[in-house]
Amino acid sequence: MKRTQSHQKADTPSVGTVSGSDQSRPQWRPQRRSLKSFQAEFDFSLEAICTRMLERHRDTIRTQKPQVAVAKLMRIIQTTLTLANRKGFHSMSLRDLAAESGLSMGALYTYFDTKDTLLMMILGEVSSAVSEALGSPPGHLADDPAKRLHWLLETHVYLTEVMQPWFVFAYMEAKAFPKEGREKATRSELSTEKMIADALADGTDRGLFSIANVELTASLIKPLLQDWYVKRSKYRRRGISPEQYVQAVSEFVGTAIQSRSVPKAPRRRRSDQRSEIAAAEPF
Amino acid sequence: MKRTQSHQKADTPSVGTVSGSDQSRPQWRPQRRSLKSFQAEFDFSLEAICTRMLERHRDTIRTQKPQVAVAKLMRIIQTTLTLANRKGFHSMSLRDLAAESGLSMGALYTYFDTKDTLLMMILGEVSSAVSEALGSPPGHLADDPAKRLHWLLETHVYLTEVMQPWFVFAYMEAKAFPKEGREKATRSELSTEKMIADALADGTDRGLFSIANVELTASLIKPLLQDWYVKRSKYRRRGISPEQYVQAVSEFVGTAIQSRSVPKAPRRRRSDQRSEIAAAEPF
DNA sequence: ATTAAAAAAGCGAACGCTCGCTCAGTTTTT
DNA sequence: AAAAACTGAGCGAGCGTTCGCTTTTTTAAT
Repeated sequence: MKRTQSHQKADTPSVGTVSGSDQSRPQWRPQRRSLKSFQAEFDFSLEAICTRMLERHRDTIRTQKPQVAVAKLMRIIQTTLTLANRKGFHSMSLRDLAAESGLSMGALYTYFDTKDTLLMMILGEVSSAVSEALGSPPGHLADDPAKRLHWLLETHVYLTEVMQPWFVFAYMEAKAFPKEGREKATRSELSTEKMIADALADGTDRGLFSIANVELTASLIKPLLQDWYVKRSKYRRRGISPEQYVQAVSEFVGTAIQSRSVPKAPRRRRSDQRSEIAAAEPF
Repeated sequence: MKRTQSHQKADTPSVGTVSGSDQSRPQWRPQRRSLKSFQAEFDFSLEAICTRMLERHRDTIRTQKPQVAVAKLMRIIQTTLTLANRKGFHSMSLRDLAAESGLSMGALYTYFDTKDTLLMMILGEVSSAVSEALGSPPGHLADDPAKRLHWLLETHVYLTEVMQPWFVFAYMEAKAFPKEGREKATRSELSTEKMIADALADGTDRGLFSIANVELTASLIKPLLQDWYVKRSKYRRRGISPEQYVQAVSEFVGTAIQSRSVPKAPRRRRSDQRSEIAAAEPF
């Protein structure tokens, strides 16, 4: 798994390998996808999403020419995400939206029949993006829980990086969804957590991870992934790249769950061991 | 409203997170506060908060008799938190609030002059609760970063447990704050992160923790604390008590950051931990 | 190429409603 | 009877939504 690290010396004791077999295969390199390679794999550009959006709502969108429709949709959606993320979807009036996007009130209603419909259209793209990106992990990861977990973290970060405003929107407006949408959001969220929990459980069964409560641990990983898009500006301010964040979360999680069944360092006693706990030990 | 050093009170840790051996252990073990002991130390009941609120806004609240004012304030605030957390503060109309709280429109305006003022009053109590509870960690933790970190996690979880609707409110409505409030929220949030970072840096300096990037690690811990109140219902559904959550986060974080070059006291066997957690599940 | 009819796209004033907020009047407390 | 507390209809503003109308584009006959 991501224990071996490209730009650090190989014998760093700080990270124990997970299993003996890994140790005996020094040439193995984890395949790390970069943000770029993720973008090469999936097209989650505004234009691509709006194209899918148009297809999905051809019956309700009254504009005939696809080109025109997609172009307008892009303006509408872009503006909606900006305004809604700034002051909330409810506080964004359709007059705001019209003025900012350069369309008229009437024109807006060519694309949706209700403000709530607009909200649901956006949510729909978010949730379908999640299933597309996370839905089918590469088959060769099936037998490696650690890699699969890493792949999940990585893919989630990259996806939410590429569609950040969409995810913030879905996250913040979730409670205002017209029930159907709220359930959709809940379902989607739980399914992600389930994938994480499955990888954790699998790894625990194989003795790779040491996890007391798989479900609870999965619950702790989820907010780490959400923080990337919810607090995106904080990380931008600090100059953390998506790749770095993946690395940090991966290390953080990996160290926390790694199996300690194989001792890695001889335990030397020191005198002042009142400080033994570190937060690490169960108190 | 000062600290009462009554940690040693023999109230049973009702939740049963603690293994039986704990009670027989001498006091070198870190003192774990229970939620109950936290509540004994600070009074963050609705009534107490509304009393402070009244004092802070005596000039703008037109009701004369404190008793009456506090009682009404409690109804107003309680209802506001409920409605706002259900559908958002902006979507909650003052007519909703009046009807649900049993007051008239006019009566509401005895307590605030603007809907935004109501929002700011609530935010004010949240941020002052944060500084009261987290502002001055017990002095005897100054020399022990691990304990101090644990204390921070613990106190944060207990505080947000006791004031959960308040924190959800502040968290969700933050972006709609009238700038002054938004800055206040940001400042408060950053200061919490700073406290965590300080403990981490301290521990790293002393060789207790092994942390590549202290700031980034602190950034990863924060969302773990926020998840407790933002997704409170998820944890309730799964029967996780505040004490258990503290335990889980503490373990998770502790393992992730612990220095592996520094010897630790003998750890309990894995199976012990596992059964401890399992036994801790209330249902 | 010109042009006229038809179709599509675009527009924004107007409608009914709900909002935050006020205040003249009523009820309750002192 | 004075003071305090309380009331809810009413105000203007702004909301989501509609629709008769104008403008632009397409089509097709000349």
